[in-house]
Amino acid sequence: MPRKRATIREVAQATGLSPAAVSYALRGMQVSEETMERVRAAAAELGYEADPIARALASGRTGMIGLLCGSLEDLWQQSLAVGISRGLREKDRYALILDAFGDPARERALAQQLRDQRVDGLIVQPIDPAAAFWAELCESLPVVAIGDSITGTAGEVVFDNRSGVTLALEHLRALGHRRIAVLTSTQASTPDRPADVHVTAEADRLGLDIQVATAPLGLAGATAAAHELLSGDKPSAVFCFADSIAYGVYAAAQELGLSIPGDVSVMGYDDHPMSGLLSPGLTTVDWDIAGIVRAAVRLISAAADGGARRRRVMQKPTLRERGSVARVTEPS
Amino acid sequence: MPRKRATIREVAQATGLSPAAVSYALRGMQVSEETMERVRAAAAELGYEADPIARALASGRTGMIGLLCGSLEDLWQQSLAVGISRGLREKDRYALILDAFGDPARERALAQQLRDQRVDGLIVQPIDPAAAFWAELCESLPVVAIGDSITGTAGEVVFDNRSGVTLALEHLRALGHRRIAVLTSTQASTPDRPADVHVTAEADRLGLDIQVATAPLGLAGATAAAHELLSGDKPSAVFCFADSIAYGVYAAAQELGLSIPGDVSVMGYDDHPMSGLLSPGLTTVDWDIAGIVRAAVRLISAAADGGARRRRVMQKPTLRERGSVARVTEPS
DNA sequence: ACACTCTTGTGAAGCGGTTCACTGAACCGT
DNA sequence: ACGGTTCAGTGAACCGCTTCACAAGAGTGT
Repeated sequence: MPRKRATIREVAQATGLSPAAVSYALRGMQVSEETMERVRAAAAELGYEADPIARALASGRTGMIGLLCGSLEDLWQQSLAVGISRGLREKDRYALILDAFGDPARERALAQQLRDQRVDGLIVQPIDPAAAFWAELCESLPVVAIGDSITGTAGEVVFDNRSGVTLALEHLRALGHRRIAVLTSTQASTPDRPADVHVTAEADRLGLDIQVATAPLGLAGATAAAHELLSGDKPSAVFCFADSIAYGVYAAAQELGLSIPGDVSVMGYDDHPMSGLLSPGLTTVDWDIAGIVRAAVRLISAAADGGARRRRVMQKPTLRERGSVARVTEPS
Repeated sequence: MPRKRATIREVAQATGLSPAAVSYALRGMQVSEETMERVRAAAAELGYEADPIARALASGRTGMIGLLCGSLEDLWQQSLAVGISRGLREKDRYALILDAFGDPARERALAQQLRDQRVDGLIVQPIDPAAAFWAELCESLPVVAIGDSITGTAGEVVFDNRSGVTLALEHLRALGHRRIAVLTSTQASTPDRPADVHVTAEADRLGLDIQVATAPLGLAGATAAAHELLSGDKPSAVFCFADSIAYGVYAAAQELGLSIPGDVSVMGYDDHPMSGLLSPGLTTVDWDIAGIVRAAVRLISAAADGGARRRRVMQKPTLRERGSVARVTEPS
């Protein structure tokens, strides 16, 4: 059995100081340079390291940042989570990653559990940004929202979805598409997600014939939804609200023997690393995931460290044209 | 400002019991049915929920399972992490996911940090399964290893890499390949990873001409490595030690204008969901990720709950043939 | 020499639970 | 009626660290 870990009292004893002094010394406050050195030496000697749990209980701070994802089925959200986790590590913080499975009720429950865990801050990709509990939550800990805006957050990285949707739909329109299916994820149990609203507005403006369908989470779900969509009287293009969903369309097209973009054009929304590898490459709206990660990490770190300035970073999309959208020859 | 959370003492006061009794009651021990009900009611009334941090300090248990990944750059490991995280949630546990970035030193540091965090158990995909610190760690908390075997673990889900390698190399050989490049990840800072050893052994047995190269982590790294590999006197096939790496080969082939499998055959090792979507589909060795997730979650739950039986689950691979390996016509 | 502030360091009270050792009452067979 | 078990519940000591209020000594200006 490995020797029990050293406690702060043992270090105190070893240096002839009080535990309080040791506690201060190790955090570089209130003590002379000289004792600081002495304490450090003794701590190293004993292999002492402060117990994070006890520290958390006493100080109310944990060094952890909660990361609440809408659904990790989505590959892009996976990338985001990995990136954020990594970014936080560089700031000496852990990420506690939780997955709401696209379920708003679960999102609420998990958010509250994270608060109880005393995370120092919360990064969230809200499924239901309009839900009431966010306001309450924001009062008890710094929250950074990614994607959609939540009132009361300590910071936000919002996507200019209006521009993103415009970019996508104008591109499709420019190439002659008029009848377009929009495939969004079922995670919109909240039917009026801001992004979805933009779709109908823009479609109206551009005179497009839009048909919105939702796909269950995950590749299999997206494939099934796409299969159904493409089996009937199919549109000339499918605009997917996540590259992950577009992958499902590729799979369905394969099953049905349809060629992309010959028989149907596909447009994504994310730019996941894999999108460039498909053939044809997926034309998509690029949200600069690295920039989002950086911004989110910066915002939450600042907020958790007490820097209270409430900031909002607006993320602008760009069109990443590959080969999955073709020009329509005869009007559909 | 939201009212401070109720503490156990308030519940005690409300019910006229001692804090100890409340503590017992809420965990369903040592008290009569009747008081249990009373306590539950009062707790609900006050919105009381035990503080996880205080609980952890007092009891030494947190409900968290650490998940230490070799490198989350690898998409397959991402899937694994998400799956495990989800599986643990179903058992009322959190996963604390950490990423060693393919660095053995970091792996050691993180493992120790997780122990300090008082995780109830640790699931690890070891980068360096032979490292000495594992033994010590295994004594202070239950560890489940995935992939390679570690001595002293509470459970293991090991991959029969010998079979996996055999499957892959025999397949390539059967189709006429003799000169084969093996692309492994740089995460093998420990040069003699078990899996790598099998490669040379099997190559010998099958009379293959093997050339081993390592790729840096991530798609970009793999692409660069593959680019170099395919620029010179190229082999007839590339066997990648992860589907992620194979994706890099696809990218490099695209850059170089090489066709797969016309100019070069590619073989993966994982079966990531995206592998079926590429064209041609990636022929790979399938490790049944769902099964691995189930096994790992089962093992760690059992171990963390005190079920001390040390079990070892051997994962068998199957060949998933798609279209990225062609028959060689003239001997290379 | 005086009142004053600054710097270092101390003691003790928490943080919010869990758990161990123990007590009184009820129940048992005889 | 009596020792011996159970059962339900209590008190107090932790778990290991932080932090508040305060004290002793050193330094300062007049």
